[in-house]
Amino acid sequence: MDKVKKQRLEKKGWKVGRVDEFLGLTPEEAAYIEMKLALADSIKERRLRRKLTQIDLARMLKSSQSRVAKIERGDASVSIDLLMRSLIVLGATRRDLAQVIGYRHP
Amino acid sequence: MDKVKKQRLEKKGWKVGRVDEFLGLTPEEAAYIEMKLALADSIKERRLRRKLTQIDLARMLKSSQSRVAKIERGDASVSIDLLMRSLIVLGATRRDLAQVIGYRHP
DNA sequence: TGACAATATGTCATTTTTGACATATCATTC
DNA sequence: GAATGATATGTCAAAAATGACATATTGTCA
Repeated sequence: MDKVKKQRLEKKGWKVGRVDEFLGLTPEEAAYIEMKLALADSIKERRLRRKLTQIDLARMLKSSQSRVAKIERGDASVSIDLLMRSLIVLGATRRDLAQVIGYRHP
Repeated sequence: MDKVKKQRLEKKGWKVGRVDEFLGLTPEEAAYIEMKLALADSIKERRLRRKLTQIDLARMLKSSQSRVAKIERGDASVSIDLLMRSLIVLGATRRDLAQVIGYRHP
């Protein structure tokens, strides 16, 4: 992983430590983070496709606009639980979830 | 869903309310719970296949035996995050996770 | 430009999840 | 049936996630 990607992650709150530690990211950690980012992207995609605002989605989730913003940016303070529930309220089926998780997004 | 299944869920800490409420479980709620149970089953399956004890897995997760027990029983106090991380440390790839999530388990 | 809608960021009190521990139950082997 | 190893249950303090709020930034359209 390059420096740019590292900074992107740090910006989002991921504690990736110093560079050497970062390079030491285990495949497990990487898989976990990448999965969350894939889920986040999918949520934004679905919301936009349905022409909903973040406030709309927040209402559907009984959450807040600010949290939806964090959800879609893949902020480290957002759990997979919330990401999954977000996709589900946006109409994603288990099959859809599997699609997002299983394959690297473009 | 039948009464037996309801009791199974309540036993695990799911607040499913009274029967009428329970029958009112939305497809979203059902999908969410079933997904967690599918993940839980898969974790146990993988652990046993590798002939690990719950204590072994707990060490791999930097967690405790009791939490692993709860993980595998699909206890409501266990997050999807922890279920996912468990599968990942057991060697599951994103593709494996997708498999588990996407299809109803036997 | 300015007004506006949408999205992003930062903070924080409350709620939920967590690891740890003690203890209980179950299964196997002697 | 005692001893042992594995798994289950209950509790709790600490940590993490959450919703809410204020405020900032970014469009975008007149």
